[in-house]
Amino acid sequence: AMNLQETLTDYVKQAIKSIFNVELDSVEFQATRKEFAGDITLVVFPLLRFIKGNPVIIGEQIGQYLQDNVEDVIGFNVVKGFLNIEISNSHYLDFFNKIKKDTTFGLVVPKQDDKAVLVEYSSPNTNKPLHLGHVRNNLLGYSVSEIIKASGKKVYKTQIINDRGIHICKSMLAWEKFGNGETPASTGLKGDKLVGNYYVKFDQEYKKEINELVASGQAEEEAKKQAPVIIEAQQMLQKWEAGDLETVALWEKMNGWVYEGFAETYKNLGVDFDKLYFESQTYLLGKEFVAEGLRTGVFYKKEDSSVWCDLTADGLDEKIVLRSDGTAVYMTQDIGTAIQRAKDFPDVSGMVYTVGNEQEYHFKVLFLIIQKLGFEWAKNLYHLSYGMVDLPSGKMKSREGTVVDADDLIDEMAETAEQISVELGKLEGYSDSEKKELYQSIGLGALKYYILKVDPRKRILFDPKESIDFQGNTGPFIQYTYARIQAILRKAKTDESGLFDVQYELHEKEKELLKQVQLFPEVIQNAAVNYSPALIANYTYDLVKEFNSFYQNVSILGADTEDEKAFRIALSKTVASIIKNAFGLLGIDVPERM
RNA sequence: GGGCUCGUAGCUCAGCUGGAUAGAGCACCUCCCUUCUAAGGAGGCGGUCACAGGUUCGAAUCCUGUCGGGCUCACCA
Repeated sequence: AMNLQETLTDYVKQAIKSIFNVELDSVEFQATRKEFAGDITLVVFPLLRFIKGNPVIIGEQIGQYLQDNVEDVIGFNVVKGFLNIEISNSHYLDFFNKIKKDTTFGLVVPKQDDKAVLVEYSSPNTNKPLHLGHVRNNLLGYSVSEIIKASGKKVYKTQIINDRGIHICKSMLAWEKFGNGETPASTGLKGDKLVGNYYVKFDQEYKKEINELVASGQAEEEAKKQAPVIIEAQQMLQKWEAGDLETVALWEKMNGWVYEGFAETYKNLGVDFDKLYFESQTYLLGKEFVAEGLRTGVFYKKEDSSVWCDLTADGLDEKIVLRSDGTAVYMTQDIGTAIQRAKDFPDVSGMVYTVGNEQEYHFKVLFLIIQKLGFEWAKNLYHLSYGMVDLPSGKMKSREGTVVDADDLIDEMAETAEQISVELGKLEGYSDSEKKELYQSIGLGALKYYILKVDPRKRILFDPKESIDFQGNTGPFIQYTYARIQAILRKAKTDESGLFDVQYELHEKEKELLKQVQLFPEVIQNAAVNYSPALIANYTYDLVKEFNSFYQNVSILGADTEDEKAFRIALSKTVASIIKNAFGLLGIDVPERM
């Protein structure tokens, strides 16, 4: 079905052909600004390139043609070079009658045999708990996945867990050496927290040893290399790589604790994954392809037998893909992981990597290398790069204790939501567990919306002292509007299932709302193309503002006629449905009451 | 130094492929709860869109340069 703009485009082209005998490829429309009469505006200026004359007169001529030939065009006016076109109420009513029963309006269901997109996000290290930076990553990755899905593509959500390496060995060593057999069960701590504590413990002991060595006259650089704990940690890594049973068992045990902790955080955040990849299982794969690339001449070997890829012809540098001792680097593993994924999911035609912007160069190189290796899906790799989350004091640093922990943050948000709710006192009759759930979804709503409404590329300044707002352009404000509509629907007795007659006289605010509603499918497509949850968030806010303005000016349940009442209830219902779906794409719950 | 990126109201941010008098929220000031949930609504205050050039009917948006912030150019991940 053609939408209004497409229909008008055809007619405008037709008008220009018949009046000026000129054929155009495209014409430009925009929404009419509120201070002018009309609903959609044709910008005449670009036409002057092809048609000589006064823009006002050209506008008048085209406007007249449209009014004479297009049923839905009931009037027009020209201001400077802008042809404002008035659209009939019946057009909006027809549209509304078509979509009012459709609770999935705007969402496109992927076809069974369509190509899929793989989205990677989260991808943490296993030596410490998730923090605010991971929260942004998770929210972005999850939301973008949902948006792409809603735009009509199949999506696989994955992550690559960095489960091996010196970092986890540090925690393991500290647990063995400085602990007394503590477990999550014995301490009541979340597994990732416990392991994280030992990582900190390691760092403390390491620093102590360095200081001692420096005090005894050693240079600091040398002391960092010679401190006994770091040497022990390195030995542990070697034992792990050699497959030492005891070391591997400890590694499995402690990583297991971490995964349990992560699972809880993911559950609280409301994110999920279709398949997990572990670096320990894929890092060897990359080596095969490095060998393959060496054979085909994509890579070359230096004298010290390290392997490189020369990207100078592409304006980049040389990049190492295998160490001189034959061990894998970060790049090696990422090559292997990508290829493994393409094997696991043969229907995947593109991959999205949700990773911070400090790794832009890495991904530029990775994508180029995969292309050179000759994989056809390599041209559809995309680095969804986002800015850091900074504190007023600067970067988050675990050593300085300025890291904002994900679990703590979620809890604090829920507490704030509770405080505000209790003050407002609207939750009589709710059980404690229902209330708790509600505070959680409001608190998370505030947090998620706060993070997702800003352009991913921009860095976010987060001040823990200033709590995230619950008023204005926020998640709770939009949730609240949804809850209010639900209250109206609960009280409404009118049956609004019938079709609305074209004679129905649309209130100005109702028309504005319908225009906003009409945009939803386009916004989803746009957000999918731009990987931008912010577009969904800001659209939803505009819709809600429009609804609130409507709601304040007209009575819904106290409408003059049954017809009017039914229409307004149906419109409210549609707005609520869009809020729910839009927030679903952002991973935010909408409570029935708050 | 090279590359990428950001700079819009006191603060946090919108502003789609160039379009009309640059928009919201917070904060501050006025009003509106006997009315479907006031986490709301109506209005006021607040701007040299970092700066300077250029492209054109028209620039916050595109190009060049300057200044300022961030990231990055590892046999770390």
